[in-house]
Amino acid sequence: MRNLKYAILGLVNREPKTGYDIKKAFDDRALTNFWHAEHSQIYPELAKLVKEGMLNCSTVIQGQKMEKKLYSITPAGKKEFETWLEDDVPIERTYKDIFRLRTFFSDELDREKYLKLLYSQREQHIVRRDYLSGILDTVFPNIPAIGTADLGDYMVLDGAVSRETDYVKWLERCIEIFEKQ
Amino acid sequence: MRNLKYAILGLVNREPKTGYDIKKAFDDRALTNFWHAEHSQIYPELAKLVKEGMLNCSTVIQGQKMEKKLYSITPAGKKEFETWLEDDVPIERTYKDIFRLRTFFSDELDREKYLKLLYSQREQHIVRRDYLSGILDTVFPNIPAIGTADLGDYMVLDGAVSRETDYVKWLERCIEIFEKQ
DNA sequence: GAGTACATGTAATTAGTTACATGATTGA
DNA sequence: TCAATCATGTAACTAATTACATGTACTC
Repeated sequence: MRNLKYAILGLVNREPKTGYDIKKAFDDRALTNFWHAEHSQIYPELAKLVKEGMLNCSTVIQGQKMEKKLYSITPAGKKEFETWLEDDVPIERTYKDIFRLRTFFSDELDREKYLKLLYSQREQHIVRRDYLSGILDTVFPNIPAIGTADLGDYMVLDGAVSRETDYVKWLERCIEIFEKQ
Repeated sequence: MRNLKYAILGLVNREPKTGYDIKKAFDDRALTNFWHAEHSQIYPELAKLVKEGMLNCSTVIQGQKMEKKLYSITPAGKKEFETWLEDDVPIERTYKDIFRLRTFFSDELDREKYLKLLYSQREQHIVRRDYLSGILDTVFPNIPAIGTADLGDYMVLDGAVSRETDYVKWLERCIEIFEKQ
């Protein structure tokens, strides 16, 4: 499916970037919630995309002698990216989640031990929800205009806050079941 | 992290199973929403778990001569599984989602084309939500008792319905933004 | 007899993580 | 001068998917 390919093409399409820039983008608040890659996966993919004619690479000198490679998108790369972007694909069968896997088997665990896990997970998702929600409120007090990159940013952040909020509610329903008895 | 290992140990711990049974379990309504593996991943993992002393394997004859391998958990396997089960791990940084990735880059797409995608995704998530919700209502009219495997089943199904419901709501907020202008 | 489900494997490839490895720049 | 950040790569391994490959059992 080459999803990393398209994530990279999309980022470089916004503006030319180095591998390091791309890594930073994947670590960033909005994007890291639904996509991520390590630099060890990014650098080889960049080389591959140059070889495939999707990206151009130019070397820039930073300071005295540090070379950095700035990648920009080619017309072929842009076309490839846009074709991917409008592709209507089936939703994914599985959204893997290790805590849900534990929950599925939770009958094998003492009530107290499982409750401890539930509270810990809840706390962590609350922290993330509040963190993301804070960004949403401060960075985007208003909904950005259609056609801006900010709107994409806004929508995925809104989705992430919503997802975390729902996750916390689900955990609280689980907690309620175990606290009641 | 060997998550597949623990998913298999958990399933076999419930009762002895063949590789085929495990594959079916991964395809089933509740489990497939948050975990999945193909048989090409399952069979080698089963062999590995036998070698590691986590599972026992016995050959059973079905019909005239068809051999099937029935796996059961060893005491060591049970201990390993239970240790994993009570492990309090950090929540995952990234829940990968290709549609959210497309949304992040949606400024590069015509309003009509992106709206088409939004409606398609919405329809698909509604179908899944209603499917899962139907199972929840018919199979679990009441919340199962604590300590039963049914309760784990119920909780993850409830979580899946909730997740799909939230996803639909998020898509509808995105649609509203694009329909308004 | 035909089709579907049961049953088990391997091969080849792609995707992703962790570890190894190196060096320059910037700001306190 | 020290630490954090910038910057780029490879190696080894683990995880996952798709394709190849084969044969039996059951039900209509």
